[in-house]
Amino acid sequence: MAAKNVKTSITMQEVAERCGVSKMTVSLALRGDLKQVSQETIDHIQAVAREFGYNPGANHAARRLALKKSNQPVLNNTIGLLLWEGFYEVNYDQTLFRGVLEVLAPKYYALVLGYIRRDVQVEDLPCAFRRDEIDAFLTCDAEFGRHLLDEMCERYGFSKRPVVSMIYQHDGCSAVVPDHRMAGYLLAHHLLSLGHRHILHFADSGVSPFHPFALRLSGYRQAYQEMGLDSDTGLHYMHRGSQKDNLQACAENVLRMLDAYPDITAILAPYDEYAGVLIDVLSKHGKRVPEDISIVGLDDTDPALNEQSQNILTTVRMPLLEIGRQSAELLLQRISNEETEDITITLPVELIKRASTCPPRIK
Amino acid sequence: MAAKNVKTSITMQEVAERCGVSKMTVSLALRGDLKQVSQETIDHIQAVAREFGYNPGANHAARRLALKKSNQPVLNNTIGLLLWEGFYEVNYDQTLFRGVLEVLAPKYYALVLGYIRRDVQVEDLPCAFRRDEIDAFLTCDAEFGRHLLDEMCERYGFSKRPVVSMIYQHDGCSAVVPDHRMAGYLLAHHLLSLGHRHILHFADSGVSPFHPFALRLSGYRQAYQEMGLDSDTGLHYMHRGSQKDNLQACAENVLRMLDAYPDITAILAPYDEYAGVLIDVLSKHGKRVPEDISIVGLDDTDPALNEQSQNILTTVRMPLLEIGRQSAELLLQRISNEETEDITITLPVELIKRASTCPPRIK
DNA sequence: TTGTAAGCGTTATCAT
DNA sequence: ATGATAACGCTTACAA
Repeated sequence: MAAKNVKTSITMQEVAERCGVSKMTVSLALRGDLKQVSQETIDHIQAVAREFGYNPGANHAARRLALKKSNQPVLNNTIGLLLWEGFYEVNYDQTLFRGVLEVLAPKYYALVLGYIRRDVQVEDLPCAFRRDEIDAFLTCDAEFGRHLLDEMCERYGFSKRPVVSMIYQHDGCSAVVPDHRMAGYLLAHHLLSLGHRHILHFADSGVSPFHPFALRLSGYRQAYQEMGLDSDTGLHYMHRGSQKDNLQACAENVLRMLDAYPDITAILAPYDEYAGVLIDVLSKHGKRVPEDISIVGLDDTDPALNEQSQNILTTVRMPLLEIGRQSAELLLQRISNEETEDITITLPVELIKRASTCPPRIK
Repeated sequence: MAAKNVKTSITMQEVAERCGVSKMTVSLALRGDLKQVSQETIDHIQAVAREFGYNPGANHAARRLALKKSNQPVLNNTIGLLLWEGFYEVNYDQTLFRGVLEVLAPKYYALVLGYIRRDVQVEDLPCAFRRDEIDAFLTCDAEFGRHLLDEMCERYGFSKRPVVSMIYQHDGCSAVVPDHRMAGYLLAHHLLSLGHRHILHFADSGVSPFHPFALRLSGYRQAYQEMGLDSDTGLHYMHRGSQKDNLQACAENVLRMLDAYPDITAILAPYDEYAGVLIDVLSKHGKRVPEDISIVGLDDTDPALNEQSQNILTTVRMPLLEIGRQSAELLLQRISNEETEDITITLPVELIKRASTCPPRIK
């Protein structure tokens, strides 16, 4: 007479009773373990389970718990993303994200978003991370991301999961990156071909040889070399301001730099938006682009519009959508193929010539 | 001498041994149950747990399993999204999604994306759905989404979770919607004020009174009424083609309609992109917009550009970003406040006058 | 206020 | 090839 007050999900036990076998047999049969159960039994039990409405997912928690004993990592169909804070407001990050979504969304993966910020600690990571529910991670900041995840695994005794890095290459991660060196080469070569010799460029200090800045710089140098020019005298270095907010202030520093070094006739901006602000600030100070100074951007994510709403920015296009897509594909591969080596995929970039560059003015 | 081969996560049992209490006390203390454990004990145990590196998340699976007995739904910090297929390619959906992200991403919720398509069955739902791991759902198609989720709960014996619907209102869901009626009113009123009397509009047949089409239509009618005009003779109905692909074909049907009813001088397009295609097709057939015919869009998501790259489309702007944000906020509320009633939030819309409308030509 | 026992649904181990 | 038993780590119910 004890009526169940709440209908709950079907268990293996119930399927077993229905079939007149033990729940152990059901467990093995549902996993299709041919070594331990006969094909006949498997077929029968699977049919009954289906008809009965058994839902293998419903008790995933029990499965996870049981599997702890044998220390087997369990797949949860969940992927962790470590993205820059506010990624949904930035063209660059949005495009990467969209590429990732295009691949993962149709596969019904759960996506857990974590933010990359310098002050993030292990405790601040999304709770799904700390539950060890993530099958693999995708990060846009390989160095910091890898560090954070390693610390988490260490602290909580988790086994390591595959990590794929977008844009940056780093030890211990697979990566999908644009050809940073080629990007630098194409831009510098373009400016040198136009006749520019003294060019301003930007960098951060103390970066690893695989950092985009370092790779780009080696591309610049190669372009000089190939033309028989000395890059040490031609390339004028400037530290990129680290704050995105005071782009304006950075641009004014550039103005001073240009006044101090009147030989400079072209600028390799660190990214498109930076180039756009430079164009604005320079024109407000009476320097026309490109007549007085040529400027190139990087990424082809943010246009620099003239009065006719046309994008005038000469730049290198990064295959961001494709990087997002291939990163996700690579991640899925890494999840299914247990023990493979980390690999790096480099995707080609393309010079987009527009109207922000022209031959230098003869002085 | 039995060295553990693999370091695994700390359990309550280990914390209990360290403190010299039972694991039961640890369980109660970590949850801060003041009715059963003294403050003193709680503080001590919590301190030891923290120092010891106990991670409450690490054994979430065990917690879920244990809680099944008492049939308590467990929160997983996971939200299910039911979006239109390919949402990342459509301005409209993208904007909604971005609003949702802005709110949920900083809270580190796991997002599970499911697609809305007519042929989706319960079995096709993301496996996180079928694991009953979703705290609440956000859907952009309340009718179908609700139906699908109800069927899932029924089939698998899950308890129902809160559902928030975006754009559409529906029984059994909270909702955040734009003021569809007002949108219709503003557009019709705008056209009538310019002097148009015979206006073409679009609809789907057999929709509920809360469907956007129905609400918009009542807005159109109100505009006619307020001016003392008869909407039955003024409004010319046309069935909206259901396929997004053959917008071109739909537009050609409109051409025929206009030839058949030469009184018609204005069109209330069902959405911006539709309006854009109409403008193209009409102009290719020698009808200029707005000189020969006025056209208004809806949503303000897709511009109709002229040769000068200016958006000429008069339309009503939907607060999509805000709908996304507030839907997510509402969802979070519904997760924390157990038993509250469903509510609907209606957000204001705004008429954006541009150059695709003008007074009708005197015949 | 604290401890003991039982059970959530699964899987691994060992027996048959 | 199949079954019995003991975990996995937690929580509720009840006993002390």
